[in-house]
Amino acid sequence: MLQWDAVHIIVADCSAQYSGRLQASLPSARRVLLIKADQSVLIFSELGSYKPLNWMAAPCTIKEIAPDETDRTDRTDPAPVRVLRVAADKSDDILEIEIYRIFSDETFDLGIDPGLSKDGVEDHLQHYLAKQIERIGSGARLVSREYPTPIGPVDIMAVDAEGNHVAIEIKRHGGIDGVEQLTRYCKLLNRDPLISPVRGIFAAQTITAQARTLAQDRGFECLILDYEDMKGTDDGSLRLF
Amino acid sequence: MLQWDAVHIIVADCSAQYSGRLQASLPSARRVLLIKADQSVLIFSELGSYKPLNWMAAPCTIKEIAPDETDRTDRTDPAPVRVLRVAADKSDDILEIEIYRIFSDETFDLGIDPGLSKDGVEDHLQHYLAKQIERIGSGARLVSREYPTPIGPVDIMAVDAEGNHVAIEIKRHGGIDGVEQLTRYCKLLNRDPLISPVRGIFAAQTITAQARTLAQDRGFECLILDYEDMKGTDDGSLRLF
DNA sequence: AGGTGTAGTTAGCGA
DNA sequence: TCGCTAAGTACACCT
Repeated sequence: MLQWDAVHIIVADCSAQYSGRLQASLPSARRVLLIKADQSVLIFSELGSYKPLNWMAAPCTIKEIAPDETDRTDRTDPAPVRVLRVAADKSDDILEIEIYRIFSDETFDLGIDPGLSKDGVEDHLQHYLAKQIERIGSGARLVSREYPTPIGPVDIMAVDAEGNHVAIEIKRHGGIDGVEQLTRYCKLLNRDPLISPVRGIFAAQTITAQARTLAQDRGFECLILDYEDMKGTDDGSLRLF
Repeated sequence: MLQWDAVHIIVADCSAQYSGRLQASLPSARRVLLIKADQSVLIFSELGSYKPLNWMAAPCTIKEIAPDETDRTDRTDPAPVRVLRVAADKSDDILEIEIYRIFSDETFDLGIDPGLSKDGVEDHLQHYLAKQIERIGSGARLVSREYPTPIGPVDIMAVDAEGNHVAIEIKRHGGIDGVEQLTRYCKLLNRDPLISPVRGIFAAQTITAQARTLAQDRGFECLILDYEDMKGTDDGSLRLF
């Protein structure tokens, strides 16, 4: 039987049906089933990337039911040897797995996992650009990172050499949505006579052509961020050509 | 050794380091390693949902290296018994896994997977609303689904009883981004004197309060779609109260 | 708990 | 291939 303080690894010929936000059916084939201690279930095959073909996320409850209690009347597969009905606790999502032949069934207690520590995403770009704010123009000064507005924080707020406010939206990869975000911020900030006029800068490691066009149409500048270059300049001494 | 026409399932104490778009380090703990035939690697623990703690997507190449050839100088863990260096083929992403103790190491040939068939997503909402276009107002007529524009297809284009064009953006769950999308379409369509003025309708099964406010501020109507009701009316005979 | 924004997003479709 | 959009997105953060 299944045991709930451990992970189960099952290799079997199986089919699966998911019913919830959508219907998804998986014909019979040889697959890897991973059943975690929280009763979440993942079904893998050689297909796809890290995403399972089908799954049920925790919190959920697994019930092993008798093979002849299944709902399916359109039976074409041979009779399953085991049937698992996995039901989500907080919705009526159901994943039903029919197992026809088991090649391996192992159980392991993995214990506590210390978890993953990440380092170096958009936050780093923001960090470096804040420290090297003259990348937006000589004489620029930093006002603040995560400058608060009623509709969310502006990534970087600065003042240029002429004393104009500059709102900077930073993305790793700049798309249209980022330009829209910057537009909302600038529109709102420009209503405030104390800081208007506000220049907008769209800064990213890469910017799509469409986003660049949209940004320029909205009167924003685009700034390509070279992560390695910024990292190399991290002592604070900005190369001024 | 590892064999590349099959899936490997390894349960082991291991640590891992990913270096690529970000750095991510995983301290030593007992985990499940799934190595697929395409050499992609997934590392699972009890943590998280269906997403692995760490992984390398195909195409990539696994190289088993001698434990003393590792780069790491800040060694605090005991010497690993095996070290796998997984390098992405098309970038310099690297996932390095150090294995300290192996509890299970199995290999299976899963064969071809017929894949998943899905049924019932946003596409279905679009399908039903197109067939039941009078849900947006009595006398409305369908122009087309996926009405093409230079900035992407409008989900549904229709004409109302007064002969005005109506652009409909459909979402399963309506958020601010959907309203922005509809805004872009309407703005562009209204530049065309042949179809201007264009009404905008934001249609979704659920709409967030913020999105509803924004939509109304932009002059759009909001339409809540009842999937079950639409499905039940699928014979084409629309209930007209 | 719900909304918003990011993701080593992934996946799918169309130009 | 590039670009855009949806995803049973997951996940973190904030209100």
